[in-house]
Amino acid sequence: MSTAHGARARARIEVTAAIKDEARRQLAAEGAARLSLRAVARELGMVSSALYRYFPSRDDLLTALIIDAYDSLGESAEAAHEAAAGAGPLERWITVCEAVRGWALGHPHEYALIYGSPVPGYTAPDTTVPAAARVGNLLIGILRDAYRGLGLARPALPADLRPEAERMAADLAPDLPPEVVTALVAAWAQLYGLVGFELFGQFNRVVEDRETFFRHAVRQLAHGVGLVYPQKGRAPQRPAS
Amino acid sequence: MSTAHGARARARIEVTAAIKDEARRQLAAEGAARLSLRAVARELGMVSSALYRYFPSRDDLLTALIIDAYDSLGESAEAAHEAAAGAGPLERWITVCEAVRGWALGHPHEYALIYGSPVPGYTAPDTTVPAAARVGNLLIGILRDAYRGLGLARPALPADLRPEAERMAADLAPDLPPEVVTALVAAWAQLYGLVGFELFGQFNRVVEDRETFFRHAVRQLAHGVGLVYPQKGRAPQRPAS
DNA sequence: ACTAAAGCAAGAGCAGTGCTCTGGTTTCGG
DNA sequence: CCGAAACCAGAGCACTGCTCTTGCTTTAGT
Repeated sequence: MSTAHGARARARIEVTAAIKDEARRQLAAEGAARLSLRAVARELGMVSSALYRYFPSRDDLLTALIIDAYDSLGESAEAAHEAAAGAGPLERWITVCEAVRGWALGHPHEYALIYGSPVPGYTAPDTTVPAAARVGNLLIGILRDAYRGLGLARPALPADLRPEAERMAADLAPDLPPEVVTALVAAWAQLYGLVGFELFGQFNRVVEDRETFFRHAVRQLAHGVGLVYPQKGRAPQRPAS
Repeated sequence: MSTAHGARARARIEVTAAIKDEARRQLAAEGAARLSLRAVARELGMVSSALYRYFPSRDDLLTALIIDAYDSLGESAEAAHEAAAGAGPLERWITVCEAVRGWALGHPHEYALIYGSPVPGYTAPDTTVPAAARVGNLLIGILRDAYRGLGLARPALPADLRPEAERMAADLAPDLPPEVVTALVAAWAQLYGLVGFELFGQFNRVVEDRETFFRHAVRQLAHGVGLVYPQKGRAPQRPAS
């Protein structure tokens, strides 16, 4: 409905893309805080006010970049997962986690944009939700495969957390045990803790061999959600409690 | 170096404190990005240029606030730990983690300042290191007690991570097993992943009962570093040294 | 095919920012 | 007691996000 709708419309999406491209370049080079509408316009040979015809405000531009970043990250993780399609759940889990880390190291400012401190006035609109969920869905899929096959242990779950666990499971993955979903949510947050600490410099002078460290940490994370070693379906090993 | 060195010197530290106070108020109210030197000066009844006699740049003011924030967090955690002095290591671990979360929820912008995305050009000077280490030292202390007292399980450690683990242990806690130190570093990062996700809105529409969820997650973290359930009874209180 | 509407770029301008420089005052140390 | 250092105020620079007005061009309805 929109492609051949006239030269005007085509120019609009072209200019919009050019703005986002230039903004992304500045974002990668300088960070979100130094992303300047005027500088983008200047680089594109237009005047700053003209830019407001495409993005009603700087925050809207940022929102567009946020969605793109989520999608870029999700795509990266999905590609890595695709490439490891034949492997077992544990290997795929690690692969996806490492893809997240790799993307973050390659796009630090974009990672900071989506998983760092939010800009003060700004609250992410619901538009970002589907893009943000892609990595989570990938991990859910891996656990689903493991659950359907063999060898997904049920992590411990205290009684007072059970109602919440069941609510989360119903929301996120009704076909998985609540214990697993709960552990997955925690592992998800913890994964980003690991990546964020490395990226934001908290590991400086603490962790040197970060690759190996990360690999070990996400393997432990996998254990936490019930993924056991890729042996043929060993029965659920020791429950942690 | 000199306290009674004159009225001028006293005035200086007074004004410096007033600037930091006002800046902290604005930080808490609006966030780091909206902290304005001019606004601080305006509120203090001085002119913006006068402020540069106390802080050479906005970033230096931020650095001061960062150190204060680390100290405030550390103090909070230490106070909570103190209050739970009689309890076993696992309980104290959970207490400290909950204190971190509580402080973060009470000071979201300051938390974002120290554990969120760093400001673009800015790199934290080494001055911040000791203040930043206080929570970590607390956790190390808890593990030390557990290790000296009733035993601490040794987490798994793959062979390829052993050199790095030994290096980290030598740096951070030479009296603890490398397996434990490695697991602690990971748990440390993961703790901040949990807190950050809740604080930065990533748990919106996902986790509802965050208190219970967090408590469970940090208990699992404690397991990961080798802390087992307390065999109620003697908490190893070593005589004051 | 012509006109009215809508989309567009440009420029000026507002209020705000971090930061610098200058000039005049106050305080302190030798 | 006098020079040096510290201090404050103000003007000013280069920048920011954003608005509003002014013309121009493309689109769309009759």
